[in-house]
Amino acid sequence: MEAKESLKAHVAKITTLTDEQFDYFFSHFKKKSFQKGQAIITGGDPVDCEYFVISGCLKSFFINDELKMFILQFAMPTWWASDYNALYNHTKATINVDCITDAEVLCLTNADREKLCNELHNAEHFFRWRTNKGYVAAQKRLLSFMNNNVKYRYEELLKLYPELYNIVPKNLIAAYLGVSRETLSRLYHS
Amino acid sequence: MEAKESLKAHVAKITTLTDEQFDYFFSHFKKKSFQKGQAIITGGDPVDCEYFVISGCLKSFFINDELKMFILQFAMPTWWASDYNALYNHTKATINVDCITDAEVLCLTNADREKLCNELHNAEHFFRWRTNKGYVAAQKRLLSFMNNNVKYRYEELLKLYPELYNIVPKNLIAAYLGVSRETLSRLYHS
DNA sequence: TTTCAAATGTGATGTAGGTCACACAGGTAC
DNA sequence: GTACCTGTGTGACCTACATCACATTTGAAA
Repeated sequence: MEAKESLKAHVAKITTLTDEQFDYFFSHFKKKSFQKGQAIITGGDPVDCEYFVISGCLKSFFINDELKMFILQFAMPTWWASDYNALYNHTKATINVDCITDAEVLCLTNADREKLCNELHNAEHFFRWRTNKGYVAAQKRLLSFMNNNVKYRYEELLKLYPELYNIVPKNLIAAYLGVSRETLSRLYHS
Repeated sequence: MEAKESLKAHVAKITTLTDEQFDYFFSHFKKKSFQKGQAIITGGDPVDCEYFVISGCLKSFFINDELKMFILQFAMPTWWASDYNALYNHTKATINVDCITDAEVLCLTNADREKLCNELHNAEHFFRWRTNKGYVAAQKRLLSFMNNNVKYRYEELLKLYPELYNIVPKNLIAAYLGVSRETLSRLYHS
């Protein structure tokens, strides 16, 4: 089964679970399929899962009062997505997650993650490591935001994730870079 | 002993350690004192500790090619600071940490943190939780950067950390907000 | 008390990127 | 086919903030 193998390989990069342990770990995940454009987490709703991407591409984003969209993250296969603030603090979502393409994900509830972390020391280790990576990446992006202009950030993004260029429309790239689609367009024409 | 009590109270918010466990945990920390202006982590050097602040105020910051400074974080008592990217990946520091005021800190090496996480499941839980908080905060700040103007971000900062107003000079506040000190000055005069 | 450096205020001017408006191309539904 | 919607390019103009230059305040050192 493809989903199980994908998660297993992902976890194995960080920690070692026996087959029985991994089967138990995996039994807490629920596979779901979504279509292009479908919402997974909607602002204002309660959030109780995080999502491990098996196939397709998600985006997590914020919409401000003027309905302008800001993209926090694109999530490709083996990436995780959720509104972590809402998930950990049991508040309503302020972040949305939806599908840029058709997608398959594995859902893990907050309660099950905490249960797994409690029962399996290695699971806790895995999730600590994963959040570390996210934290370091978020800090890097913040620095790039302060330090670099749009052109640099655009090239940095494409160098890091070349696959995005083909999958993601330019207006979403612009929303990730925190720039207007017009300005982004003018970067590589005119 | 004040440092020990401070760390104990901090850890107790998240997890429960017996007195013996905490004593063992604490035995891996080394207390150090620094003076105002003194460097704790210097760009280019290897990084092997993270720092828990007992008293005083630190800043972690990045200096770009044009010698412009960007502040990632102010660290007040009970906050943690390091160059986490360098610390986890065993690379040279790209982030600096120094003292805005005289400061006392508890140092924990990367190796000792990993050892503690390995030996005490609760320690791993604590550090997972701590990084979660940092991750969520970094994402929030990123969103605020994309969404809000300088004036809003300045007021947001002072509302969240009013003590900074008295301790930290305005040019450092500006470096945190990612704005020139002149622009910051013009916000609340003229 | 004088001296000096760090921190701060403020004017003049430059510029990256935003906003608005409109055009056009390529799919998809009917 | 026609109609429509999403994505994209581009000109004209606007605005927030940067940069440079210089003045002023403040506080610590000598």
